[in-house]
Amino acid sequence: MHPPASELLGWYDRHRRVMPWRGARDPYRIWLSEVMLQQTTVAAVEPRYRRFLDRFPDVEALAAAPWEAVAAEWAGLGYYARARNLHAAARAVVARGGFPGDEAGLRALPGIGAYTAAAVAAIAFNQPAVPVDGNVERVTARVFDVRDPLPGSRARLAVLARGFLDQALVRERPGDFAQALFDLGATLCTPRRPACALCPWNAHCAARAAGVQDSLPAKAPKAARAQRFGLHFLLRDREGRMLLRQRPPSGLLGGMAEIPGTPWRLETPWTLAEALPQAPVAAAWRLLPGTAQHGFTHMELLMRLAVAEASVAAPPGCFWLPAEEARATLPTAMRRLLALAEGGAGARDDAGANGPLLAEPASPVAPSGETTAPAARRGGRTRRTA
DNA sequence: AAAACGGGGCA
DNA sequence: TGCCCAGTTTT
Repeated sequence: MHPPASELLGWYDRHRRVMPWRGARDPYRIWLSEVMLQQTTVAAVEPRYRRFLDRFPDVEALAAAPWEAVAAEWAGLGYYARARNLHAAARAVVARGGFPGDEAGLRALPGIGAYTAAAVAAIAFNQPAVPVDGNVERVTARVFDVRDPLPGSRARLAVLARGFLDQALVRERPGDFAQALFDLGATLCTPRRPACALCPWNAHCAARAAGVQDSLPAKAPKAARAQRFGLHFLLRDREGRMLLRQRPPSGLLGGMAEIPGTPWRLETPWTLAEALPQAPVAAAWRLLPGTAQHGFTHMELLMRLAVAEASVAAPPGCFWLPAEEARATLPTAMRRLLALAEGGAGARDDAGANGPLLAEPASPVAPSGETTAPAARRGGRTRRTA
C-alpha cells in the first residue's frame, strides 16, 4: 500500500526548505538547478547557482557564450561533462525555439536523463512525473521495505515511486510532491539515524515496522580505487603567467585546462628524468618536494610538480594565462598541484591574491625514496614528504 | 550490466 | 576514512 500523499504534502507545506530555485516556474532555472544538483549537495550548489545565473541569466545568454566562459564558471564543481552538455543543450533549446514541455522531449536533450527529465517536467511544467534520485530511492526502499541491494533494485524502486501518481493529489501537485520527497529524504529519512519520530509517514513505513530502517537501502559492495601517478610541469614567465594546456573534449576533466604533464599511470611514480621528455618545453626543471593528492570517483591520483621559468612562445595545444585567471579556470585537482608551488602543506584554495608564486627550494632531482605509495590521506590535501 | 565521471562535507 | 549527494553517458 502506498502511504497517503496528503500527509507528506501537509508536512511539506509547513517545513519545506527555502532554496533559490524554488518558487519560480522558469524552466531554465529549474533545469540549471537540477543539473548542478546532480551528485552535488545543496550547500555546494547554492552560491554557484546564483553566480551562474548572474553571468548567464537565461538560456539565450548561455547558448551565446563561448565554451571557455562556461568552463571557467563551472570550474571546481566537478563532473565537467555536465557543463559541456548544459552548453550544448542550451544551444539546442534556442535552436528549437524553447524548452520541450514534456518528459520525453526533455529526455532527448544532452545531459538530461530519466531523473532530470522527470524533475523538470514535474516542477517546471506540472506534468505527472516522479523523479527518482537518491533521496527517493531511500524513502521508497524504507516505506516498502525493499531489501534487495542497489543498484539492482533501482528499477523496482522506480516503479514503486511512480505508483504515487495513482493518487489524484500527486497528479495535482507533482512538483511539490517530488520536492517533498527530496526534503523528507534530506532532513528526516536520512541515510543514517533517520528521524522516524518526526516523519509524517512513520505510521505507514514497512521498514520501521520491521525495525530495519537503519540498514536500508542495502548496497552492493563497491570496487576498490586504484592509485595513479603523474608528474606535471609548471612553467612561468617573467610576468608570472602560467603555461596551461587544454585537455581533450571528452574523458576525465574533458575540455578543462590543466598543467601540462605526463599521463596518469598505474603502479609507479615518475622520476623527473623519466618524465622530462614529456615536458612542454626544454628548461631547467626543478622537482618540488611534496605530492598533491586528489581522489576521483574511481581512482586516487598522486601528482608531483616540477617548475621552471622561461618566456617562450606557447607550444601547440598550450597557452599562457595570468596566474589569477589560471587559478580560477583550473579544476580542483590542478589547484592542488598549484598549492605545492605556493608553499606547500598549508596552502589553501582561497589563499588570497597571489603575485608571482613563491618558489620552493629545489629538491635534488634524484628519484626520491618515495617509490611506494604514500599513506592514504584525506582526499585532496597537499602533503609534504620528509 | 558495468565502468567512467569530481568534489566537498560529515559522522 | 568511508559514505553520500536532486545522475548521465559510454562501453
